[in-house]
Amino acid sequence: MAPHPLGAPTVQVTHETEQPFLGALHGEATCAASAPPSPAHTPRDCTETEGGGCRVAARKLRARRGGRSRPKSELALSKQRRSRRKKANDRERNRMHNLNSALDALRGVLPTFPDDAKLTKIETLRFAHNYIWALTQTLRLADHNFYGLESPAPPGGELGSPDSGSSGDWGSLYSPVSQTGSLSPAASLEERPGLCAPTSPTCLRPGSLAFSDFL
DNA sequence: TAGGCCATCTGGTCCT
DNA sequence: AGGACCAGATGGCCTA
Repeated sequence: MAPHPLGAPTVQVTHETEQPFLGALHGEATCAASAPPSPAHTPRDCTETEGGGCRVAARKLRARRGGRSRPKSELALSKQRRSRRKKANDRERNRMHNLNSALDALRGVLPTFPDDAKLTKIETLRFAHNYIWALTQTLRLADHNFYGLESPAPPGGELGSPDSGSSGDWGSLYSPVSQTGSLSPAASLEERPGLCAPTSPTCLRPGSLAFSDFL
């Protein structure tokens, strides 16, 4: 990979792991029949310590582990586990490669200056978000001009900005730092000299229009 | 050397 | 049962 040319942006990725509780499926954590619980996944552990919850969980656990099927030798089991793991690793690697390919494709349509500057993953996502927002604003303004309407552009008005919190789920992409306003996604890009964010009024890419040109 | 970014491995969970 | 998805852990590489 291309290392970050100018140091890392001062943003942090926070994992919002607030997944809805999906029910006691395994019962590893609080039920007797258990494998060592993963330290990473406690939120999904079984909390139904009373009633039938654990019995159901234990039954499912038994089923998952082969149930009444013919017992295999330790060697065969070990071989099978290794084989499955290896296949899973291959799939996972492939999946990540696909993800990176998509990210590269996204980088390819984003205007950066210099052209060979490579955005990091998080920068690419934030940049794309801002870029789409800027293009949307451009289209709206163009429409207003075409029909002779006045551009309302109220302060903090209906349109909002990527940083205004009106961006729905995308808001979760922003680090707490940027959400507090001290570091917008655009600003994070501007911290890297030579890299331009499309929403930056001070950034003009050769051969393209700065966002400020549309305002 | 510390810190950031990344690729990979791994185990858990959900879905088909 | 097997695949997809997810998040934590780990180690390598690079830069300030």
